[in-house]
Amino acid sequence: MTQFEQSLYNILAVIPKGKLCSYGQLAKQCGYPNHARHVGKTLSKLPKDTKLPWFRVINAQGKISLTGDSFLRQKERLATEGIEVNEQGKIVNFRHYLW
DNA sequence: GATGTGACGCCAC
DNA sequence: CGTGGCGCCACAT
Repeated sequence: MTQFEQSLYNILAVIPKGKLCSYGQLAKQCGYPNHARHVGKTLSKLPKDTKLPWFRVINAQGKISLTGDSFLRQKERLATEGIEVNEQGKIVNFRHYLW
């Protein structure tokens, strides 16, 4: 477990329900600016039964970066928190950024 | 080392 | 808006 991963999980765990944040913001919060890519890489390796709110992480364009089934799963998880996502993965009601 | 590949970001056009 | 280019970092070839 790297320091980066440790920090990432800690930050991610405190993102409140109904709030969002981008990969870049997360990396920065961890103290590792410019590591947005690594955030995605790390999240992709989380177990499917993780309790961490990985679905509250979107890209800097306010869209879901996943595709196929994963895309649909994240879309649904967000929907249950009152966050609407259109067919293109774009967040409709954009006012839930945490930072 | 060199190269290719991502759940990315930013700036220009 | 959509695209393209370049920067960035870890990891597998």
